[in-house]
Amino acid sequence: MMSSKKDETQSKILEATWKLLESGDYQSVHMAHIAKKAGVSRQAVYLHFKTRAELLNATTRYIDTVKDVDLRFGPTREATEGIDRLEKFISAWVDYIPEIYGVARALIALRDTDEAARDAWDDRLNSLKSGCDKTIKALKKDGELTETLSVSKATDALWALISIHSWEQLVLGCKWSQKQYKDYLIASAKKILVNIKV
Amino acid sequence: MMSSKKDETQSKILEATWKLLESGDYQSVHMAHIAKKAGVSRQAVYLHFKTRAELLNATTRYIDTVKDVDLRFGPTREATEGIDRLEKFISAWVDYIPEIYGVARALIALRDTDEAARDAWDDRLNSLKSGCDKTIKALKKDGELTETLSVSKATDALWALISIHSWEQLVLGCKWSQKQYKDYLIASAKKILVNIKV
DNA sequence: AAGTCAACTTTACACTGTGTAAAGTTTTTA
DNA sequence: TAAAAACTTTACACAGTGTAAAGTTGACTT
Repeated sequence: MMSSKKDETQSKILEATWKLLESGDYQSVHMAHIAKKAGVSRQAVYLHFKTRAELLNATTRYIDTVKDVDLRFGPTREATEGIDRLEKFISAWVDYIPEIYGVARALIALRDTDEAARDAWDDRLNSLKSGCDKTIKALKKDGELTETLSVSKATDALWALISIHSWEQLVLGCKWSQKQYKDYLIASAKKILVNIKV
Repeated sequence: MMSSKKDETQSKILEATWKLLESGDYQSVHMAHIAKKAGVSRQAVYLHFKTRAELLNATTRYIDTVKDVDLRFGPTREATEGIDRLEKFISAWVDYIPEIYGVARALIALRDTDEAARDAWDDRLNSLKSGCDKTIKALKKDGELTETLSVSKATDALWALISIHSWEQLVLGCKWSQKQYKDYLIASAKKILVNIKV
């Protein structure tokens, strides 16, 4: 095959980057370290990716492919009842966060200096927001959305509530368990978004 | 006076750092630039602040002094009734955010690449958290804290709820007005944290 | 089987930013 | 007016990004 060697090296670099990002030690995710971990020379990395920003971007795309993101949110879309859907949506998202956190963190870090990284990150945020939108609309349809918030405002509110920053602060910062965080988030989302019935 | 000159130089450095942080160009907040802006040599900066971390830390403290933070939170501390205190605390904090956002954003941006800035930022976060703690304890004292959360968990939750990231996302990102945000935050905090009475 | 080409390695360098060191100058204070 | 403190200048060590260029390897052509 024409470029099997090239593809192989590229994969090794992407895998190495992924592993380093996941390690949580963001300072260690530099070109020399990535190259070493991938078992190639530092210059080989530059042959495949012009800059560090480009490499990190490529890594997020690579991870999405490998993790098959769409598959995870299947149960969410299948839930027909509003509150059930809200719970499943939050649950799926909270489960997904730890898996992408390393990369997310790196992208957030690059966001300010690198336009490409910012676009990549904004893309992800918008896709999450459209998930929020569908969830809120399902609530609304069932007449279970609180009367104090419009669909638009409720979408924004849910989006902010489930942000990675919040997870970072409570799970990583305050040492909440994944379960504690999920339960808290679902309970809070219901209190804030769901209409109280008599 | 023994050290009037020293104090003067120190102030010039702190002012220069502040201005650079506020400029929004986080990349430009490095020692050489700060020195130039302050009109002193780069080494003079190191005479006053051992590391960049220390300087950024000192700058946030300096800003607090100039802005007279304690004064703002006076009404909060004077509120004796739990729920009243919660409202006043959130209100004072939300009013304060826009004033410090420039510096906050810079510190958050620098936090990822720079251990220096992270320490400075963590200091600020911890001081906010202790405010949350007092607020939650006042709620608890009045028997108005929800039974589903411990004091510790409720403190963490309030802290996450009022985070700058959340403000950034909703006010700057989703174009909520300052009033909308404040009202939403107070209403949500009550729903999440306050015991529902019969 | 020899040649070519792409992928990769090695070495070296330019550049930016942090922090240290030391010698020299100015300003303050005693 | 002499000592001490504050500040300047110059120079260096170190880490990380990105560039440049010459050399190596292996696979695919002809």
